[in-house]
Amino acid sequence: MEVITLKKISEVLGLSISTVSRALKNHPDISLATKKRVNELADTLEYEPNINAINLRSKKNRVLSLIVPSISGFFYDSFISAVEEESRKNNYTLMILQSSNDAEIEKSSLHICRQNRISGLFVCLSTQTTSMAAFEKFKEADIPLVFFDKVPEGTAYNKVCIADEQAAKLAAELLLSKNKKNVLSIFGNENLSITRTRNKAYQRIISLQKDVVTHNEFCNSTEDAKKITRQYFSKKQKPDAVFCMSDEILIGVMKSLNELKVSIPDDVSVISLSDGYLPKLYTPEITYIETSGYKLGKLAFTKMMQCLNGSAEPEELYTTSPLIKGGSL
Amino acid sequence: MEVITLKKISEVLGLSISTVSRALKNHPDISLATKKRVNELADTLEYEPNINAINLRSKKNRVLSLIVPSISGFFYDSFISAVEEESRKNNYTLMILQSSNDAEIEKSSLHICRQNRISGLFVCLSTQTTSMAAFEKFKEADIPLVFFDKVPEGTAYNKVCIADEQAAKLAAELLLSKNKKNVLSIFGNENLSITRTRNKAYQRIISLQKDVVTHNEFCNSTEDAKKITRQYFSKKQKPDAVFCMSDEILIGVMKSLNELKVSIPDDVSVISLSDGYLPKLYTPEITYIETSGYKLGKLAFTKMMQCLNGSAEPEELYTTSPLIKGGSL
DNA sequence: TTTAATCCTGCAAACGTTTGCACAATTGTT
DNA sequence: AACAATTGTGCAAACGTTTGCAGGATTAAA
Repeated sequence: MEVITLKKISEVLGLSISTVSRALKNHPDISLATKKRVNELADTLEYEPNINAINLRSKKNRVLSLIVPSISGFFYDSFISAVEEESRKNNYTLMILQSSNDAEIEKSSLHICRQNRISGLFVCLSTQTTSMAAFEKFKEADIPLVFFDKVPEGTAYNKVCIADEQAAKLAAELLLSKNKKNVLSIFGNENLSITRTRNKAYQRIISLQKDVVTHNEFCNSTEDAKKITRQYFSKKQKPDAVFCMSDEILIGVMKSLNELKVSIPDDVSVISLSDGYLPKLYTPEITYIETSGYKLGKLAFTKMMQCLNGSAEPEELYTTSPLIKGGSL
Repeated sequence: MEVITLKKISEVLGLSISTVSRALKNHPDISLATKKRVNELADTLEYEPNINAINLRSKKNRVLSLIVPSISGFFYDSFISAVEEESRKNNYTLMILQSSNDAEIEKSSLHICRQNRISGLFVCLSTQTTSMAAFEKFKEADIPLVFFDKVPEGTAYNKVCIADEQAAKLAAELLLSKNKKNVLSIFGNENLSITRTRNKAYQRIISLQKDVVTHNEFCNSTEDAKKITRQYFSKKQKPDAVFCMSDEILIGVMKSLNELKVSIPDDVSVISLSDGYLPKLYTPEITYIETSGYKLGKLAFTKMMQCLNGSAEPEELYTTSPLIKGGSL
């Protein structure tokens, strides 16, 4: 199939390339009659401007990139879904790259981004990332960076985050208001800032009530969470509530509780922070504080657009996390 | 930050642009000494070739596109994950577009693909797609098309599919071998070819055993599946096994069974076709026939590469679906 | 010393757009 | 009738590569 270019159209019509170009862009210099002729021919020939030529000429590239540990998973896929939607609506192409939580792959993905001369970049840091040097290059080149979920420390970057503090606080308040006295609280990897933030906010509230016993545990996997839960529920003095910092932990907790035939909410209450998909699978549905990837994606995109249209100072933005009532509390 | 081009390097070194270009490509015409000088400068200056210029010159574009109803969900996200991995390894950029099961959006996504002059396209048809006309254009332009999951009828296209027949057959055989006599079998939307295939293969096997009662049901949502299950398990004569065609259905079935406190596997056996994530959440874990999106993604990519390297006739490929034993049967 | 072969390097065109500038043709003003 | 203003169009350069071809410099063969 022959490719249609401005040149081809100009030859057919006996016009110059520049006239055709201007006619298609509705330039005031061109007469109405000519515009009409050009547009009609372009339509029937199904002319599509060559995006590479345009990019080369304009030194721009309507491509955004998104680097994420993994596409699959409850949180990231909905985040990506939101960003894709917005990118498409705003006429940007989205390039998604997985880092597999590997600092090397992350680095080479950044290289791919530079090669592609992208216009903006969304990043969820890999758990192995230690240096921000590679990201500095983008800042120097004035390519907007928006970090999400796993974000760097400090105030040098744009970040959009789940309102970890607010969400954890809300969960703690809820547990207190329900008069729970012996709470097992399971958090993720202690080194992640997200864990620290959630843990700190949660502790501050829950420790207000002096007569509440809380057992703080940290873990690295669903399997860990499962083991911890089994341990606590094999004891004489069983917890009357379990708090889960994430979906990953919730799965492990539920596994153990079901295996031990602990009844929810009769024997124990369960509350989790979650994207929302998982809690609805259980019976009764788990009460959770929503940490929506989709919402966060929309927020991230808004920030990106601000940056692209002449940005302001780096800032840290938060989504809000509402309580979604299930039957587990 | 100044952008480095061949021209810049050539000026610094007092060489011509073409010599620099050839030196970087290790062209035999260029002397070793010159190559060394050029490469060293290019390294220190962190030269990156302008991909738009290359694409324009070569009239090629190492971009693959993937159109899918939704990024999130157990099946698609793992498919995409596999395709992204392979694309990256093979130096292709992947552009992902969501159709939201809307024929109009699908069409405009195809338009975006044409605009971007992509090299190849993976498609999972939207449920609303009626005409294949827009796809024909790609065939005419010699742009490889690989359909997956929801594929068009006929033999005109490349398709990679879950081995629906084999998987459904395997499930049926398993139920028979376990001596189940009263089986509730829930399938998805009756109009989808995937449903018809699975249903047909399943029926053929299960009907071999004359004394087995099977209740065939079709449904459109998790909610439907839940209702159907509730209905059957409110009867006197309860099924001794439930077969679920998909994750979506499994969720509904499990909801009802749990609510009715039907015990698995004591009161009833459950078997599903699944991507594998969901079955492991339940206690006991659900026995399933694996329909892996990840595997399918790898297969799709392999086919795409074949097409890109001078293709053969369109063909239909299948993954295999192994049985993964849980405790539900 | 001439001629041929070998080795390097550079010129220039091409890919498809966009856009500043020039200019021809038309119209309007004295 | 001469000149200015307006209108519509085209020329040519630029974006950053790649590559066929030509040609200069060096070395080897006659």
